[in-house]
Amino acid sequence: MTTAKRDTYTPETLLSVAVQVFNERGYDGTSMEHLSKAAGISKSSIYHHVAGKEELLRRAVSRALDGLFGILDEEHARVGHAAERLEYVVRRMVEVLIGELPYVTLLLRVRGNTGTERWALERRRDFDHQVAELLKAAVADGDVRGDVEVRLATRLVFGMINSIVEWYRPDGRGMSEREVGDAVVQLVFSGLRKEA
Amino acid sequence: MTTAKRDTYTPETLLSVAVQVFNERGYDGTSMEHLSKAAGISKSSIYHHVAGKEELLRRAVSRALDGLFGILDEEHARVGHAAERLEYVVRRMVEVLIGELPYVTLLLRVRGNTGTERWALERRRDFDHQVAELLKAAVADGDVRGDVEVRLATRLVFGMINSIVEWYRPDGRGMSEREVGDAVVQLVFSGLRKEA
DNA sequence: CCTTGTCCCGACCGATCGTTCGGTTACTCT
DNA sequence: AGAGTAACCGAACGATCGGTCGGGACAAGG
Repeated sequence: MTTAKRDTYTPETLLSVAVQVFNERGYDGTSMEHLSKAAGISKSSIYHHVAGKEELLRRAVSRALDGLFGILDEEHARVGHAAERLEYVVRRMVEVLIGELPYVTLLLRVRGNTGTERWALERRRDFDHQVAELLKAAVADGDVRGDVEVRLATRLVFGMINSIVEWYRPDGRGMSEREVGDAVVQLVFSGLRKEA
Repeated sequence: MTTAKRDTYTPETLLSVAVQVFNERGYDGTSMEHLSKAAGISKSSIYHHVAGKEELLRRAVSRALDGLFGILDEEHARVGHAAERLEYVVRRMVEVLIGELPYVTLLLRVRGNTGTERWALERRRDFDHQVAELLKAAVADGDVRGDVEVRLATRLVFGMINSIVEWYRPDGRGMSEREVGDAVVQLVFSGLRKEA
């Protein structure tokens, strides 16, 4: 028992409740009243743990962004052939999306109404650009088709991967993270058509 | 001049303004005050044209759903080999997404907080299921790989196509609808890998 | 001229928004 | 037992929410 000492809320445990409600109702569609009902404490008590609604959003998207940018620091994403690094990043993105599902879900739905949201959008663009560079290098190596524009292809691949948050649910007998990762890699690199 | 007679708002012209604001700020993040500023008329005047905020949402998602379901009624989507019908539907989905971009964008962001939103989600599921059946038939014909589960593949393909609303902008020298359609069909059926 | 109906407005409604505040409970440490 | 403090609460804040209301401006038709 390293952490179990008090059965009261910490900023972290409160965050996990809040993010779940945010994802169900949308950030703007969630009131502090909704959060207090879901957490089982009064509205004013929430302010004992966090500064306000927007801090909860900031903590959540930060966690998601840290997970995604962490991929790019891993060895397999930095050394080797571009095509293999790209495949590694794609597979790891699936793992992070599923591992940090509620946080990444919230990140991907941010619209840009507040300063926090605009900051999140900017960091997302950074990440996308870095993956696009990887794809561009793979094209230059001749390992990836060049007849589809790099930015367009990147966006479509991101669209496929990011859509996981719209339907993946970790409940018991669903599909495994490995199964989804395999499917994404197969479709991204080989498509639907039957191969030899 | 078939329609030009008064330069005042109709429910349709007001809708196009409202949908644009909804997409920028999110439906829940948009107040009637925001709409009145964007439309250039007072808040109360909006109620002369439409019953309320939710009717604007209903009109918008209806238009998007009509466009999508219309695809399935077209001849090329009903007769022929399943694989070819699937490719036709994929290409037409791209056309409808781009042609009705703001309306489809709004549809794809609906969360399910109100009755109207839940109805929209249900109709979307109907559409997805019908396309999944098409994919299943193509697998049975041996034209599409069977090593990726049909429901999983359908979701990933929808994810790629639907992501178009997140980045496609029709401004002047962007890419053409045809270009995007070609790229999607190439990636969906053949993937990123270089082919012969 | 006057009516009729469309289009629009400012003022206002009760409800709810995110947040603050003063005070109470309950646990920890000595 | 008593002090200190972390956790919590109900009540209330000003602002804003979606929506209502009575009436004014204006054009068309007689």
